[in-house]
Amino acid sequence: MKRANISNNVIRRMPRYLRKLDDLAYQGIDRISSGELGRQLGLTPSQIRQDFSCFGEFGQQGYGYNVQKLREEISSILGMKHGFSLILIGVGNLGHALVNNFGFENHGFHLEAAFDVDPALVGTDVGGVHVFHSSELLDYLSRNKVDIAVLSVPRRLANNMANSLVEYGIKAIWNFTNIELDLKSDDVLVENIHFSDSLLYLSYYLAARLEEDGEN
Amino acid sequence: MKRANISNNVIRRMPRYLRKLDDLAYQGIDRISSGELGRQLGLTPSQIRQDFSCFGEFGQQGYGYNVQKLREEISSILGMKHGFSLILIGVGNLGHALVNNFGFENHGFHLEAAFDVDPALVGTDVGGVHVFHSSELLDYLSRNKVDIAVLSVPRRLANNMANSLVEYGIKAIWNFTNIELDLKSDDVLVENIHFSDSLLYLSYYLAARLEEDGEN
DNA sequence: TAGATTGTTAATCGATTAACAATC
DNA sequence: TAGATTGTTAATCGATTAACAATC
Repeated sequence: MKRANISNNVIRRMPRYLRKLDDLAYQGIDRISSGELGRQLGLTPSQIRQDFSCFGEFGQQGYGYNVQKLREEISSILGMKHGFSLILIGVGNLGHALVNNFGFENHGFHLEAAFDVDPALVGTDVGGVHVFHSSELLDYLSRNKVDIAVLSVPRRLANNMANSLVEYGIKAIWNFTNIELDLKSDDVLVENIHFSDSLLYLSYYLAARLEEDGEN
Repeated sequence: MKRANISNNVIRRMPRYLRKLDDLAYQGIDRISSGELGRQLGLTPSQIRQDFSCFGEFGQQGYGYNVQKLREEISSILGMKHGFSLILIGVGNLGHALVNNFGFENHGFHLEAAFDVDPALVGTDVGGVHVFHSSELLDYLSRNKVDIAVLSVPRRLANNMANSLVEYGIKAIWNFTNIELDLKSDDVLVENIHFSDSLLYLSYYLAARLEEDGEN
């Protein structure tokens, strides 16, 4: 699969396409044109065709796209066929929410283990996932291949924990701690979920609307 | 404050500036140039000056920016001075995580109430926030001004709940349900936290790296 | 076949970067 | 004053949109 020089913007849209295609498949729809897809997603047909053409030719003139086939192409582009493995670091409320509600398996991932320091949690199973003591992290990682660490520890511990993970060989971190990780290594992928950035973005437009109304 | 024609990209960067400035203030740093800020954030000085100049003139030639002043300007731009009020819809693990760990007050927001249908939760306080039964929502909203509803109900309930909220007068939704809300009204602001989109974005680059390595 | 719709090339639009006069 | 750094205008770069030949 070709993956050269594809912009972030395109990659950010791919999961949205996937969700929409799942939805269409669920509705029993088996073909769709870029025009109709554009209408449903609020994008131009041009953009959609451009996006797909970064990765190959998935459609057919005069017909459009086969929903099931396109769904599989995109899921493959996004790496879902690799079945990446994850561990969860920090089993607080957010960790529990992720284990219980996110559905890693449904999204093509395998959550293999969890780590925490709380004696009430260590040794138990949470949503089918065993909770180890954080002190067993190094040992665990030396015996198991883990693709992604999900970081949901208290923020004051976040940066040290992240650097330990990197030291132990982790190459990708899904960061929920709402701080900017400062890592010693730079070949580690980090994807942040910054709740506050998201809420403030919403807040900006609320404020803008208020001030607009006030002025008129 | 001028807010005309400012691109999403700029707005998305503002909360990051704010976080960095908080950080700098915490470190006791009281002035910074666009050059240094750019180094620390991985942006060009030009971009930073362009971004700020969308909203006003916050710096001083030969000096740079006063951290505290800039921090306040940006927090005002993002609407934090309004002290927007929120209610939480759905007090599961994720809801608990938000109440207990997010720190709405620290970010300038007021979480006023929570709603759920679980009899074990209704009537209790969670992190200082009272949990009402969801059936009291309409009544509550008719008596209280609420700016934002935080939606963290199970996904099968999400769309109906969102439309009820809109019907009851809610104008902004912070959506954690990982589905695309299909709302009847179009003057409602929706900001999504799509966990799966974020994880798949990470997954893409992991896969890309694997395939690159495989080819060499 | 005629109509529909793709993939791709070219045109446009917008965002980022560079340059620099103004000035602290 | 000399050096630093802004705010802004102009230049560049990249992303989106439009157009259309190819073809199902």
